[in-house]
Amino acid sequence: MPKTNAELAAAFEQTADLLELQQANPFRVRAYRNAARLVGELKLDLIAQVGQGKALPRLPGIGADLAGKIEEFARSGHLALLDRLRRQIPAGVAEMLRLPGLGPKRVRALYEELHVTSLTQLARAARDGRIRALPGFGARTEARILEAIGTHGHKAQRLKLVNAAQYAAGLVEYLRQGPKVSEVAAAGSLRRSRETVGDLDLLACAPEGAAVCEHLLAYPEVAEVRAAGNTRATVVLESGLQVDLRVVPEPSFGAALLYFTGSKAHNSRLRTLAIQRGMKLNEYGLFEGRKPVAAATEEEIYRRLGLPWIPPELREDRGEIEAALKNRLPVLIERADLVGDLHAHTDWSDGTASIEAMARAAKAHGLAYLAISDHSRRLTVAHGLDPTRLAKQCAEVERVDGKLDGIALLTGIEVDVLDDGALDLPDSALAPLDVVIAAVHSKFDLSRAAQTRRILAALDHPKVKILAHPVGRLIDRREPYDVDMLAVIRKCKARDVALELNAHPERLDLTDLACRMAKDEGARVVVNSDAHGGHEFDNLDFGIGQARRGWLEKADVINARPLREVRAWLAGKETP
DNA sequence: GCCGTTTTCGGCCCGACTGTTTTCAGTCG
Repeated sequence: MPKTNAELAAAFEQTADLLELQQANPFRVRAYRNAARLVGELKLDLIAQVGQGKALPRLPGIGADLAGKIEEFARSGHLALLDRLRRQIPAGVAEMLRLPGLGPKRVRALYEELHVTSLTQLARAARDGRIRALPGFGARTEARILEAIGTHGHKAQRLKLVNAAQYAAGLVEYLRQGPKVSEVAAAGSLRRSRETVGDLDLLACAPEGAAVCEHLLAYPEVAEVRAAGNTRATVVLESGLQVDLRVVPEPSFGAALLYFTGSKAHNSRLRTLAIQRGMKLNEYGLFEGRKPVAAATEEEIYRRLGLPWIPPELREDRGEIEAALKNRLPVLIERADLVGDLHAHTDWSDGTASIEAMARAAKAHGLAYLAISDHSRRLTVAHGLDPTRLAKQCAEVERVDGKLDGIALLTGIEVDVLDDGALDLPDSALAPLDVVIAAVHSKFDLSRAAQTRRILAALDHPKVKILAHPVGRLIDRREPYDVDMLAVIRKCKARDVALELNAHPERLDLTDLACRMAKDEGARVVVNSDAHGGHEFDNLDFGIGQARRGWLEKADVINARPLREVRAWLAGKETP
């Protein structure tokens, strides 16, 4: 069975865990972790590359040794080093590392002193009071371990971005009322517009940190206090969401915002860059010796490091620092660049609003054109359209279009892709439409080869101009289907079909990495709301966040273009 | 284990909080 980049990444990650337990050189451990991250995010299929006998490209952080391990894994499906480590350390020991509060040192002590090799044994040792007897451990630690085992496995998942944003809005508002607070900002993965958020990172400016931390502890939804000091506090809300607050004096706001926005990998690169330039970067500022040279704004700090300001969505150490050094950062698309939406539903299928209501809502959201694209007949649960109803709907769309000013309507359909890649409606029904969107809503579990074949076949239909939600995942609810994304993107490029970036907060599909892949391959993207009601045009904000994470610029996005150009593209006449 | 316009050897990001200490290690972000 051929392996994948993801499995290789997992093998490297596990190697790092086990090496750490053996107290190996921490920088060696870090090399494996960095490699795991790199491999996991790489679009190039390393396993296939080796399988085809091609040389590996030069990858940052991968030297001769790790390159050899990549080849070993690709050829044999194993890492001899990892196999050996697994024989030396029982699997349950590494699992203990997942418990909060337990790091490599303590796990090692538990294993060596108490011979604990599983969570079950660990719980027993805690209940017997044997853990507190170990040096460096106490009754508190013992109790926390027991509690952590109890909640292990059913702890809070990462929140969808839209929900995290809601929690953050309430907290930011509350913290603004705190003692002498001059500014509050949400940082962390929320500010980077990650599709899910693990915990909320909030930043406040105030002269007295301790008072603001206490103010947070008094927030009505606080269920547990994890830590509280003079400059930071960590609490858990009733919902299970962890909130980290950091309070800094005003002159350090930029440095703190930079630090607290992350990502950790991005920060780490910046600090290394600072050292190379004879400076030191921390959350209080950029320093030459003890003298602060920049602190108040992010722009200032980046500038003193020789970089243009880098938008938060790019701060993942995925090449943005190299691009910034060469002054080749993308000029990211913004919400204001979107002038239309090519995917929305109405009460003709599973939407909640009429054609006219949707049109008015789109206009109110600043859009100049909207494609009405309800489901096709195969999706019976959604009351999908057959050719007769579709024709009637088109007439109604045209009638409403004639009646409204300031918004142009296009006729369209989100047509199901059948099992064999054919479309759910006959060509005669599709021919008169402005926009045909192909969508997979069934048979999610086909093999990679079969699913890819099916989608490529649909993309060959001459009327198809958009591929809806290309990987079909629902965040936290349904895995993406297994498909050769690169092949799909290349087909889209060849046939001038746009890949949809579906802005629904549960989809955000394309993923950021797939988005970037599409851009690199020169394929077009369309950021669609997939709105099922008038308020859902708000979701375009999340779509834009994801597009920015995927390095998209205005020119990459079809609905950032005026209707005239979009019509030419839909008609198959090439646009610049 | 990686890497190089102060280096092919000797570095490798930085600070806060907790719990265990009685000056600090471990963990976390």
